[in-house]
Parts: sequence; C-alpha cells; structure tokens
Amino acid sequence: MDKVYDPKKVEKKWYEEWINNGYYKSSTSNDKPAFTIVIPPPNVTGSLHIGHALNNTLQDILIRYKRMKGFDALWVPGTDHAGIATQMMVERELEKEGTSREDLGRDAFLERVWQWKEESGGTITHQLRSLGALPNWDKERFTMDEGLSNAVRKVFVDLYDEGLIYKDKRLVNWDPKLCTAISDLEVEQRDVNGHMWHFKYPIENSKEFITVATTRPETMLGDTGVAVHPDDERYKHLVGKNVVLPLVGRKIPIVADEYSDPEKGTGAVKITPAHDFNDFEVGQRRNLEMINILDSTAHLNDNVPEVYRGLERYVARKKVIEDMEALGLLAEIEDTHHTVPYGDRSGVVIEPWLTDQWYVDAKKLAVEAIACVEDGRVKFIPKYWERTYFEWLRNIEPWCISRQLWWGHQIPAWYGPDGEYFVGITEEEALQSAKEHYGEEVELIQDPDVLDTWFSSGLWPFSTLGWPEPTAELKKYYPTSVLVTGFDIIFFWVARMIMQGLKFMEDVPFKDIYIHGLIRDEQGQKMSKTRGNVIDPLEVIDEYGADATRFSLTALATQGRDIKLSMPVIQGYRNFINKIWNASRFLFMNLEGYNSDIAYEKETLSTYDKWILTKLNRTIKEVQESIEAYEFDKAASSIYQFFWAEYCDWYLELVKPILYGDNEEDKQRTRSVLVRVLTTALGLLHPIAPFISEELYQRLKSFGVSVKGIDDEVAHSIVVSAFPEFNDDEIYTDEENEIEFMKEIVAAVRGLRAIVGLHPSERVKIALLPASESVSIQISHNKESIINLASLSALELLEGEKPERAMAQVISGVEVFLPVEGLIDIEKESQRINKELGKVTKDLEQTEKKLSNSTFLDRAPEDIIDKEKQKLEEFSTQKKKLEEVLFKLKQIS
RNA sequence: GGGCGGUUAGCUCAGCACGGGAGAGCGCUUGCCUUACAAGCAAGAUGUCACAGGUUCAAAUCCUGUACCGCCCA
Repeated sequence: MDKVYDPKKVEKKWYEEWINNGYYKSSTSNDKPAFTIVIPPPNVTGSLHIGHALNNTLQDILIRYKRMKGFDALWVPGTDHAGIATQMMVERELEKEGTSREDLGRDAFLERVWQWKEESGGTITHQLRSLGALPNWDKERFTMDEGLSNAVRKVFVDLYDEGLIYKDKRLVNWDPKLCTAISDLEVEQRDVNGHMWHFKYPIENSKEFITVATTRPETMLGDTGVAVHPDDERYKHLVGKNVVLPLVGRKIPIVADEYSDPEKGTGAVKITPAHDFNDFEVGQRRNLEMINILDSTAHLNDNVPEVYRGLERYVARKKVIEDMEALGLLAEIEDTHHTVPYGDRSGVVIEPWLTDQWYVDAKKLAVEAIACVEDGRVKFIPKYWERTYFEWLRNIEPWCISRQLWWGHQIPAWYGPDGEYFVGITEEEALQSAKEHYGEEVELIQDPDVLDTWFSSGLWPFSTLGWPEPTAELKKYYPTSVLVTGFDIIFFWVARMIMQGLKFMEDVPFKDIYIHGLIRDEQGQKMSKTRGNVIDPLEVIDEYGADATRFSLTALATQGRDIKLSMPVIQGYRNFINKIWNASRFLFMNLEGYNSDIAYEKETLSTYDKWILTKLNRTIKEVQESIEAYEFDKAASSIYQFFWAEYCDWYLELVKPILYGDNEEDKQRTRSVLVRVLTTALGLLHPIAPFISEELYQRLKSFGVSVKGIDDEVAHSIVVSAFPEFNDDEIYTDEENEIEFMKEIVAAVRGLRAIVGLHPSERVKIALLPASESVSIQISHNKESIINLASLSALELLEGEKPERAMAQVISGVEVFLPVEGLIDIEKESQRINKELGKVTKDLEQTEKKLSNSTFLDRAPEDIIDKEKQKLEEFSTQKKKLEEVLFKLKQIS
C-alpha cells in the first residue's frame, strides 16, 4: 500500500464499478420511501466550473446519504438547451466556415445544432462523473427531448386556453445584436457616466422655447409630446400648446402629466412613447402618437427625416447633437450618471422596442406561488431568501416568453392567411380550428419564434418525470424532496418552477430549497475568465483528487455566505484525505491474524475502547443531524475532528502498545474495535468523499470485514451500505471523562517537557499529586498510557509531599511535577507561574464578583449558580496551588 | 431610493434561531525524520467579538442607531 494516497489509481475504477453495478438506479417498484432531487440543468454548451462542482457535490452528498439511509433515491440529471447560448455557439462555427444560419435555412440550421449537441453537448455531464457525482444516468433528460417538448406545448396551450398566455403589442427589451426580445430578468442595469443634453424646443406661434433634458438625444426624432408637471407654475401657460419639433418639423403637444418631476432637470421632459417604458405609459395616458424610429438592429428607419435614415443609433446621436447645436438649440450639456440597460448575453445596450410578443400573465400564477412559501409548503434554507422571492413575485411583470431565435421550442401557434392565429399542441389541431374558423381548409404558417429557455426549464421537476403522461415516476417522486441551487436563479428558475408546478401538478415542485453561496476567489471577487481568477475544478481534481475537492467545498459550504476558495485550503483537506489513507494503512499493517468472525464483547472493552466508541457515536449523531439540516460544513468538520483529533491523535497512539505487545486477547479485541471505528467512519465519510471511502472499504473486505448493506446482509460496495446508526448504548460517559482527564495530564507533562527542552526520546520521571482518592484511582488506571504518551521512565503518585526542585503545572484535579536534576531557570519559571496565577486570579475575581452580587443570586437559574460555585472552588484551589509553587521557587533561590 | 447579507485571532471562517467560562483550519514560533502519515508529530503565541447606546443579575449572541464592505431590486 502506497505511503501517499493517489486518487488517480482509485477514482476512475470505482466510478465504473458503480455504474456497472447500477448502484445509481432508482425503482418505482420497491416500497422504499422516495427521496428525489432534480439537477439544476446546466447549459448544454457549458463546461464544469467550480460553482457546478459545489452545487453537484451537495446534491450528491444528499443522494448518497439518503440512499444509505434506505431511501429510494432518485437524482435526475440533464441539461438545458440554452437557446441563445447554443445558437450563438453554432453560428460562430458557421461564421468560421464562411456561411451563416440564414444561408443554411431554418431546417438545416437546426439539424446542425442537433448534430453539435450530439457530438459536444455532453461535455458537462461527463465532467460530473469525474467529480464522483452519481445521478441516475438512465433518467438523463434534455429540455428539447420529445417528451419534454410535448410538455412545453401542452403547458402553452393550456395556459393560452385559460387566457394566461396572450399575444400583445407593447414595448419589450429588444437586443439589437441578437435581434430578439428578452425578458426583463435578462437585462442588466449598469450605472454609467454619461451626459444630459438640454434641448430648446420652440413653441408654435411664439418666440418662447421650452427646454427639455435627455440622456438619449437621438430619440427626439421620435418625440410625440412634451410633458410638464400639472402643478408646475413655470409651464402652466404652455400646457395645451404645441411645440414644433426641431429637425423634424412635427407639431407635438405639451401635456400635463405627473410623471414629469419639477425638481429634475428642467422640469419638462420629451416624450418618446415608442422608445421608453415610462414615456410609453405617458403616451397611453395622454393619447400621444407612437412613432417607431428604429429597426431591429438599432439603426434609424424611414420614420425620420432622410438625412438620418440608416444611421446607427450612436452615430445618429452625434449628428442630432451637432445639428441642434448648429441651430442654436443646444442649451447645455451636463455631466451625469445614470443607469443603462444591457443585455446579459450580448453585452450591448438594450432598446425598448415596440413589437408583438407572447406573454405569460405571471401576476395570476404568482398568487399561489407566494402562498405556498408563506404557509410553509415550500421552505427556503436559509430562510431569509424568501424575502427576495416575495419581493419579486409581489411586483412581478408580464413575462415575455417569445424569442426571435431558431433554436428552442417553436411556439405552437399557426397563422392563417389573414393573420388570425390558432394555438394547438399539434399542427393538426391548429388546422382543425382553422377549418372551423374559415369554414374551409387553409394553409397555416407556424409562428417562427421560439420560447424562452426558462419556460421549459420551469417544467423540469415534472416534465422529467414523464408529465403529461400519468407515469409511476410522477406518482412516486413528485413533489421532489429538495432543490439545491444558487440564489442567482431564484427568479429565473425557482419561482417559475413553483408557479408551473402548482398550476399543472397542483402541488409544489419541491419541499425544501437549499440556497448555497457563490464561489469567489481568495480576494472575494467573482470568478471570471476576464479577471483570470477562475479555479477550474477539473484541474483541482486532477491535482488533489475528487475527494479533497469535494471535502473542501463541503467544509466551506456554510449557510448564507459566499465561499472564498483558494488552493491552500484545498491542500489542507487533501492532507486530511491522506491522513485517512495512512490511518487505514496502519490498521491494515496490524490486521494480520484478525478474525472477522469474532466480534468484541461489550464486557471486555477497555476504557479507551469505550471512550473512542463514545466519540464515534457522538460523531454519527452530529453528521446525521448536520446533513439533514443542510449544515454541510458541520458534517465535514465533525468527521474531520473525530478522525484526526480523536481517532488518530489519541486512540491509535493509545492502542499501539497493545498491538505491538503479545496479549492475544487484547490484540484481537483492539483490532475489532479499530475495524469497527474505521468502517463506521468510512460510512460517515462516504457521502462527502466517495472514492477513498470505497477504496478502503474494499480493502477491508479483503480482510473479511464487511458492513451491512441497504438491501443485503453484506454491502458489496460502500455506496449501498447502510449508513451508521447512532447507538445510545455505546455512550460511556464515565470512561469518556476519564480519558479526557488523562489527555489533560499528558498534555500538561508534554508542556513541561517542551519548556525544559527535553528531546522527545528522553524518558523522564514525573510525579503527580492528585487532589482526591478518585482522581488517584483514575490515574492508576491509565498509568501505563500516560507513561507511554508522555514518554516517561516512571510515574510517581505523591501523597502530600511535593518534590523540592521541580517544574510544576497545576491542572484541575492534579498537580504535575517534573523534577529537574540540574538548575532550573527560576526567574523564567516564576514568570511563567506568575502569568498563570494572573489568569486564574482574574477568573476567580470575576466569579467572586458574580457570587457576591445579590441580584445574581436572586435571579439567575440555580444550575448557573451551582456552576459558578464550582468554578469558584476550582479557581481558588488552583490559585492556592500556584502560590505554593511560587513560594517554593522563592525558597530555592 | 428600497431591500438583504457581512464586520469575531495575521488570513479564511464557525459560534448568534434558545444569553451564562471566546473556537477551528491555514499561517506563524519552538522542538522532533518517535517503525501509519514531514501531505506528519508535539508544544506555543495571538482577540476593546466594527462602533455607540439600550434590555438583562449576565450580551459576540437580543433590541435601536451609526460606519464601512458586498449583493439584489428600482
């Protein structure tokens, strides 16, 4: 067995085993309770980044844990067709080949995308395997699968029939680069420095001007009004009059509307209803004309004077300003900063643009979605995320679901020759409706647009289980148990799944939503390619192994906080994985002659055995409770603490003399306990670190060791082993306290040795002065171990007389003396004792103060007062002892 | 402008829902190649728990306010 754990020799092998043995499978035909998670489907174009690694590690932990707990665990994997991202990717390929999607035509293009998907679309799902994630691969889904597409069409048609989906002409967020509408969520508001241009508009039949201010001068070509506040005295006389729009010559009215803020700018605003959301509303209220001056690529169209036609919006801006200035109508340019909408995919400035689009009446669907979180049918963990959720749902806008793309679910609406449309799940249905409408058969053309990708992923928790067919899967696994995701898609995805789930399944899609943090770099900055600070999980796995990667992410996954990740941290957990390896290696080296048929008898257990079993059982409880509460960091640190600080640092050291000795009975019993503790610890570890736990379990099996399986007497693999059970009978409090006390004595002796500078191999004599008979007995029990662990030549139990020349350490219940043959540095030693004395005195004073406070004695609970009294006694004894030591030191000098 | 989160050891963070002797890991200092592990072992140092008030016998923990950092929404 190697001295250092090598993940590369282990990981691939076991992953294949797990797949070959079908451990990932779930089954509707068994009667185990279901535990279900659907994966947040990553973009099919994507590759695994560290955020995915965290997200999927946590899901894998839950699934593995629940499987070991006897649940029928189903983790549905899959990917999202990612409309815009995928289309862009394939278009870029085409561009390199000197062609375009328009050249190919829709059908050929889509064929090309599918081809791309088949060849390279599986990248991320394959990468998940190297992380050790073990979802049910038989159930892998893609949002454009036939079944899921059926679900999409059915949902569309049903919502349409109920009036919850409708077509409308209104302003949308238009991406002039991608030439598609996008939803308001896909718009990023950025704060930018810009200018406010003040334009003078001449009043009709007057020498007067009204000055308006704008950050978008080019839109003036589409102005159809000027608004002032109804109470604004400055402009009252102008309301009802017309302005002659410069450069255009159009007469437009001055209207009174509360939208205009007298405090801001000049108090008069130009109104461009076709190119601004606020202006649109003013225009509706005041019956203003709507003039669209932009084409789909944000170039000026024929609705503007000829000189401006065809100009790109920023070129036009420049020209408008120049022309206004030339006319002497540019009053002022003011520096300002304001927010500008950018497309989150394209990165270009979004235009509010007037088009026909399909909308979902989200407001109606939101009602139940809000209620189910209010009444606790769905729980957010951490809870405070529900505020964010409520905030958005209570102010929800109609959801624009149509996209002017080719890749996606084409909208199931067909148009007749006169533009009348017919919605249906299939073209046949639409044709049937058309026939009824026109009284004859007509040719129909399907709406060319596709649906927002989130429309289909909103159905994910039930579409993946076979909906709309009434499948056994749906019956057993819906609602799913928990959704594990990041806060960045609460609106995009979580809220929409809840709305759609409630609508179509009449039940919530999941009971718990665990929201984890974002992974940042060590400076706390978001990881991004441009910053160059990304940590590639595949590289981390390659260097440190999947288990170390997973353990790190788990240990850092505290609730409600982002995760700052850096390589030294991962290295630390890699060391832990290696520690497990070596502790096991030690056991294997000492397992010769081990007979797995002989279990240890409770009656024969030593104090050490009982102590470690107690610690083990406490750890089982902690790990179990932590995982169930989604406190992943606590689960990880419980195991870490137990395995390293208790099992390795103390238990292994305690039993070495037994293993190296020749009492066969003791050896046999100790081996059994060691095996028991290790196998149990591996079970606890397995959900977090699946590979090393499997490797070591399989090695243990070759010694005849095994644990109970979830379905069989013997677990073939740790994946299907029963999770360790907490056993109250194995909590031995007395033994636990005794060993903890012994550890304190050993630490005290080691401390003294370190002060004197003794070489570790130099054995010395130590004298202990116990405070009571019971302490004395406890020490006698553990005499050999203390001698061993503190590397002593002898241990003397004093009965009152203290050694003359000795270094001393006072701990609760016992004084420790290290006799010093030569000279002690009395000065230094006195200083040390004085420092301790200072601490104890301070503690003592505090306790005395409390106990002499009558209101404390009146009002504090009894157990607290008792505790304070105990402290008082302890501190004063310690103080007295330290003073004696100090007195003796003075005598010597 | 509205909302949320954070501020605890040099660094990264637990602890706070339920108040009662300040914790872990990393780093640092010292000594050790002790036959599982130097990716290790042993020992050690380090804190006005951001600040200001309040509640309480008692506050890192509860309440109010302030400052700074970060995020979301408008």
